[in-house]
Amino acid sequence: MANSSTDFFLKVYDVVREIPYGKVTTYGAIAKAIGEAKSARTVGYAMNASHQFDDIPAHRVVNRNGVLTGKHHFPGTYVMQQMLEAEGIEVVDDKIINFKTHLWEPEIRL
DNA sequence: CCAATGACTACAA
DNA sequence: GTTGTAGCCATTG
Repeated sequence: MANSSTDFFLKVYDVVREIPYGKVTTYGAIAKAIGEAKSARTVGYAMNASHQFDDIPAHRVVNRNGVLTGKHHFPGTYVMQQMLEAEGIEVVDDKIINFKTHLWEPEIRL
């Protein structure tokens, strides 16, 4: 409870849950939104643990290049891509087309 | 406690 | 635009 590490995870999940349908965001944006801009890497780690939750759209989180770097952590090979395509996002070569157009930036939380 | 790992990012060449 | 290096921080061994 309220351990500093757990708190970080909860903050990440809180932001990821707010990603609107058909939109995506980056690890850095999430880290920045929770006031841990330098912990972008740890955000990805939190995503790895998000598999135990069913309300964390981790497929909407990509790196700053719009590349599905985390697709290897999904059960299937193209699961993440199919999920994005199901939301109207074009994905080619593990990369989001018009990434900037689908990009959604979370609000800064203090 | 120390070393290694990783779903990242920024900067230099 | 691509490639390499460094910084960052929570988790694991």
